[in-house]
Amino acid sequence: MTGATSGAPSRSDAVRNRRLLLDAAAKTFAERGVEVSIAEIAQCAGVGKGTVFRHFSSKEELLAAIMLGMLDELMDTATELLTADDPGLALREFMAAGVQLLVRDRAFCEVVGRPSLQNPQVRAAIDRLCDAGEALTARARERGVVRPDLTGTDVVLLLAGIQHTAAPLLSTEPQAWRRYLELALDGITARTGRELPHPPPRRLPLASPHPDSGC
Amino acid sequence: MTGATSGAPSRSDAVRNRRLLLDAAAKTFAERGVEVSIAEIAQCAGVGKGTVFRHFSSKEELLAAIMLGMLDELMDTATELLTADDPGLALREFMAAGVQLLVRDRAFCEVVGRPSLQNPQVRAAIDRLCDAGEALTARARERGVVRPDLTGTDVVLLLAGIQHTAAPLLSTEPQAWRRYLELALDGITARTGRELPHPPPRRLPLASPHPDSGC
DNA sequence: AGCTAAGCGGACCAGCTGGTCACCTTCAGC
DNA sequence: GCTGAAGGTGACCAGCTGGTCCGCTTAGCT
Repeated sequence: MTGATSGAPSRSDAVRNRRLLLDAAAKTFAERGVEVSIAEIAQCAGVGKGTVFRHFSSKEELLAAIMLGMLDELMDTATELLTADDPGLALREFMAAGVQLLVRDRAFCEVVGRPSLQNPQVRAAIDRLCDAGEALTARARERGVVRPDLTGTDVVLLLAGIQHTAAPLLSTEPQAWRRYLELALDGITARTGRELPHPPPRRLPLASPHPDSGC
Repeated sequence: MTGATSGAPSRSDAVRNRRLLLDAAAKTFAERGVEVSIAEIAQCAGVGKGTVFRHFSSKEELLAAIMLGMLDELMDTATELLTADDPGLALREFMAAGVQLLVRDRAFCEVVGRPSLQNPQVRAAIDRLCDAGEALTARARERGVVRPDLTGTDVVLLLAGIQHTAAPLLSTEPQAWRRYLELALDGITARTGRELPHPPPRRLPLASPHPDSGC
């Protein structure tokens, strides 16, 4: 075994380098997406490439470590909002927090949007987030502030959709996501009487085995 | 000059191979995104790799040829819908056509969503599409069937957002986009009285020069 | 049929990636 | 300060990519 997944290192220099590495990776992944090379992350952290693989056995593991941190952060927000007074406002704030996180981090968008990039831990964290989203949505539904056929999975999926809507504008209008969040909120609170045309998704599917073309 | 952009070939075998190539590329790009290799496209078409570069001077040019075809198709739909009786229904059908195109083609999503992948011709076609979207939206706005501060660029951006919302469900619920299209339609037709919180984007920005991290 | 230029194709190249490893440096306990 | 082990590192590797090139094939005119 070369790369060590084995817990936190003990030596002071190792602790420091691990911190530098996580910070550098978080920053570069956020700005450029999952495609940044390990070499670049190492350079950004001011360490050698070998050091990266000493701390994380693969690029995927490094990425997962950072994604899990962000998912946990959003999960904490959701948990806190579950005890808020106004369920409608709580749902809005959850969505705003989620979209903001997505807007700020390109790798985060790519990972949550593409099941094939998800390792089991990330996948589990996303599932937990959907559950939290469901709880928040249920409270809002009971109060009648959102349409009755809206689910938590709908809400979580919408976060990515809103981010993606505003994405092309990011460089010139970094706050444009607020416009589309509002549009989405108006959509999910609409009391049209009609049901939505497609049944709500019960669960996010696992990664499709292969998009393999039949050529 | 090796690769030839120079118009259509004259010899019958060349014409046939070009057709095979375009079909294979459209299929593989649609299924797997812009990252499919030229080698794979060539294999799928049943020709050698060199033949690809004889017909298209670069991968980007091949991709652009296909993307332009799809953009033109959507543009035709939009033009036709501009003369429809019901502007509200026309806008809905335009959006349905756009989302459907995006859902069926992964490369199309990637190209329209990321300015850095757009060559000038593709870019121009997207701009024209935004203009058509603006015309359709204007008609709907005048009839009061959509909120007064909705623009054509909003509508075009929403297409990508809706597709992205439904994307994780694609393998198990290929029609889920209809649900989120309806949600978006309810959002843009909502008569809340309030203005949306962020001013409408006037124009899609060009590719940002570099997401270059300051490391 | 014969000729010629257009077309074809796959070995090849440079450049990139994630990941490995043997050697060297440094921490920390004594 | 000595020492042993943990940590750091960059040359290196295999595998991939887009793109080139030149010898071979073939279409299509005469």
